[in-house]
Amino acid sequence: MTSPLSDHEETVTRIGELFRVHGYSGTSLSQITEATGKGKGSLYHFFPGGKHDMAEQVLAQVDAWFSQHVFDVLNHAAPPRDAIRRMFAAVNEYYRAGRRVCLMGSFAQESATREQFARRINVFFRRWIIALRDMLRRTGIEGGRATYLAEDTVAAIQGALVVSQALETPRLFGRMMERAAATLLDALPD
Amino acid sequence: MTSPLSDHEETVTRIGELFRVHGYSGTSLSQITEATGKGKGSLYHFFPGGKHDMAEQVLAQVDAWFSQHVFDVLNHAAPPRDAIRRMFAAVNEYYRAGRRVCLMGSFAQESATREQFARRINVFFRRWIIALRDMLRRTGIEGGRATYLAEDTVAAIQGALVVSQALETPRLFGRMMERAAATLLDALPD
DNA sequence: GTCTATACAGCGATAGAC
DNA sequence: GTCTATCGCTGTATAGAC
Repeated sequence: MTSPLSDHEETVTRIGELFRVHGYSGTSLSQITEATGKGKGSLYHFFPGGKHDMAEQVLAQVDAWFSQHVFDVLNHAAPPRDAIRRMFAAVNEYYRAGRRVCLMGSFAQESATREQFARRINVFFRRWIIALRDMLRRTGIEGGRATYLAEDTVAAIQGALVVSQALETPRLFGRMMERAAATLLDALPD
Repeated sequence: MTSPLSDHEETVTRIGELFRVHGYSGTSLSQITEATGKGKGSLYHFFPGGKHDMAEQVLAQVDAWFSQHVFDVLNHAAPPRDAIRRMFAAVNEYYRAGRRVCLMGSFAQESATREQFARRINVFFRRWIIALRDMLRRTGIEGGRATYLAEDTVAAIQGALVVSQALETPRLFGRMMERAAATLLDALPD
């Protein structure tokens, strides 16, 4: 299912984890050299644009993971109940049951950082909502209602991450995700 | 309704706005001196603990605003429909219809920053959820259901902030808040 | 590709005059 | 209380050898 990471992908992943902990501006190149084992020479070879370039590649990697495990599943998985179940399973896996920060959401919550990566963040959430909305419409749910179900579900996931991390009650995330899944499943036509 | 801000409160507010834009670690003391008009001497006089102290006072100010305009309303406003309506009005005002970042949420989304201010962030969300839950229970809603309605509503607000800012579609926030309010009002016993 | 050395601006914080 | 000056350090980024 998951192909082994190349050395470069592994480096990008580690940089992403630093951004999750310290934020974009709070992460220093010396932390990055330490966590990746790459010297500055190597880093600037693979990321010619420096720190900004690193974040771009990190966000691209996040986007690629969600494309494969969430968006494509919504777009192609046959039975709607399966698609919903698989989306929440992927979300739960990716966010480590609420213990892992969403980089797209975290970057979006700092205006200056958001502006630097606006396109990627915008496209990520747009694709997610549209994939979910279109899947719901294919079940026969009316267009407007499908749109707001999709918007509210994605927002519920992001909000659950914020609140469960703020309260330091990791179990909370799973319970909130069960409710969000149930809301979607209840909305499906019989 | 809102008493005029003292000079110190005004300074704290301006520092908060910088944190909203640049994040905690992304905000520098030179930006703070520029935005507040106070030199470093003055700043360290009012904030002996430096930047950490500034953030503590900013978060305390946020907490005080919500205590007055949200938590107290939920705890004391007589008719439940009024309390709900006033909570969403306050939220909409405070977050400037989705254009303003939630500092508690933003800090919570960076592990290192969250750890520095964990208690305040934790207490803020806990008080909000409990005030909402208890208000719902007083209407006769069963305890467990009141708890998850409260959790989901606060998460819906935080998620709506993340998504509406990410999509740069400010109108979206208002629509999501209308739906969250409707969900709560529908849950009230007749 | 990776290393060492280095540029130089900016960081948070402090000291001491007034 | 507020100012100016300055501390020691770290920040991102670059240069050039190998």
